[in-house]
Amino acid sequence: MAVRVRFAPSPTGLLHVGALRTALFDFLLARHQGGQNILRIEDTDRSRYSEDSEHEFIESLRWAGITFDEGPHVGGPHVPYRQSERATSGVYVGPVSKLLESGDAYKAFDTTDELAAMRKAQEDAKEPVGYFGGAWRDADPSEVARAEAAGHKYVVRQRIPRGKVIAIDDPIRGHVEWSSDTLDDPVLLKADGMPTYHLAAIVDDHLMGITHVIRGEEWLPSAAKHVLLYRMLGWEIPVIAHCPVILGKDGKKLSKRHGATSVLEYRWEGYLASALNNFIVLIGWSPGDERELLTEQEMIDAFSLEGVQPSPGHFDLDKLKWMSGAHIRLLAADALFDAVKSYLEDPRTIEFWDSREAEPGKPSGHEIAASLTLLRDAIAKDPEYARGVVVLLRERVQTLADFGPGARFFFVDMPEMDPKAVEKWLTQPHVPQLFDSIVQGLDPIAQPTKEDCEALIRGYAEKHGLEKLGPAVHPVRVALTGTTAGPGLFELMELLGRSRIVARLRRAKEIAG
RNA sequence: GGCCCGGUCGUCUAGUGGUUAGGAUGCCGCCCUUUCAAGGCGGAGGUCGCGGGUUCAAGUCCCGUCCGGGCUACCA
Repeated sequence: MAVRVRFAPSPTGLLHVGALRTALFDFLLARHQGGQNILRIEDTDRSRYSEDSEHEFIESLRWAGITFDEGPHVGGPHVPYRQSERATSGVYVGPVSKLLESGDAYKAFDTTDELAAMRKAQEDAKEPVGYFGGAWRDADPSEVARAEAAGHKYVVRQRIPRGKVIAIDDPIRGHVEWSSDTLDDPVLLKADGMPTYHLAAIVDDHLMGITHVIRGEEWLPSAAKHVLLYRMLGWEIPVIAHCPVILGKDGKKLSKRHGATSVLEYRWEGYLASALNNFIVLIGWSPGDERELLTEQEMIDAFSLEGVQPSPGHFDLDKLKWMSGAHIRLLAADALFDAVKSYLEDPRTIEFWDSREAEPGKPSGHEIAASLTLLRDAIAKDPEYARGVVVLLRERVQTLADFGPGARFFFVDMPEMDPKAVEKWLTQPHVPQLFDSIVQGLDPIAQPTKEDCEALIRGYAEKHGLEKLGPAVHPVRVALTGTTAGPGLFELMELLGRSRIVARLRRAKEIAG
């Protein structure tokens, strides 16, 4: 029987990296086993559901390259894939009546106030808190009939049996068991007629033929109730696996302080989806050998639930940055250029940087946005030139956004001068003469190659008895780029071309002189 | 309070009774070199949460303990 897994998020906000990992595990398991991956929207809490959020989830997942065989956006044999729609189409009424008839569930008419009072009393008495008996678990049928006839609102609760040991065999955590006496009676159907997660997830997983449930560890405590529900309904129990959480580097819950929390934010920051996936999947899972840089296919080939670690992992932004740079360097030149292009063509990239708060010691969001705009326009105007720039810069970027500031000097008429660099290299006495000699040397060469440029500068150094190339190279670099760091000078000169070089050397000579 | 889960360099991890506890990231150094990177090489960093036990031998098995986390909603 084919493996069928589902990612079943509740769209109430942004798609978090922890959720992305769960989705990735689902996807990898399905593809590894040649099964199906299903997206199901758990929106039974109508007060928290957001349509924007659902769209955001789907877009994030699409960007991440996580594909689904069935779902609200692609259809499939089990439509609808939104639980609210499934509720109105009545899929949960059958199981609820069955449970009611067999006595595995009962109607409870408690009011919110009554429940609160019960909880308070339990807390005060230091007793386990929950609906263990309540007023209605063992109520007389006539009393129930009377309450119902009076039109009182009720919920349907699951009747947890007493004195049983319930266990699951979780591929990630192994054997976990509970005494049913510690389990209270969960609400299955709310007073508004909507199912709770406990009911809806189990019914839908069964109806959709789900064989493996992968979910967050916050579900582990209620897994026993779910196992019981499957049994009460006479359904086969799928494999249930609980993933550990992802924490911030300081061990606290992942939050804004640790960097971005939503998947799309990483996109706008310029991370390749392949890098984010690779990084995320390695929190809590490893291929079992010493490989770390993995392609999607390699992840699929190596994935197994048993290889997932039960302990929580920490999100280390430094390692993500390294991995991001590594994935950029893994791309062939054309693929990289296309990635940069589509990154910049999405207007949200620039918007994102424009509205980003400044970090100390780094270019402001606004500056980055401006440099990215410059790159974007340069790609449109002269793709050949821009492509050369991107290729030249690939060794020194960590994200796609780094191409903006790095490439800036190629596209402005005159680069901004770093005062320290000017001070260090443009004030030396030989500089005006050095620049003159390069300008003169370039005169007969319409399109200087990097070899031409190297010959010119080496020639100058030799002629003037310089022991090292530095005193010739550095002033030229500052004149052409405005800074002391960057790509190889000769390569950069070839790309810049004669007229830009000459113009910049002349201007720098004025500054120097 | 009750129930459940977790605990190997700062971080991600390998490891399933016998290894000098391996790799990666980050940090430091060297090499390459026109700078910065990238790349190569090397270094520091772990009494495997702690305490007992079992065993010739324990990160690995058992017991206890501490710490961290989750759940304890008519949220998921």
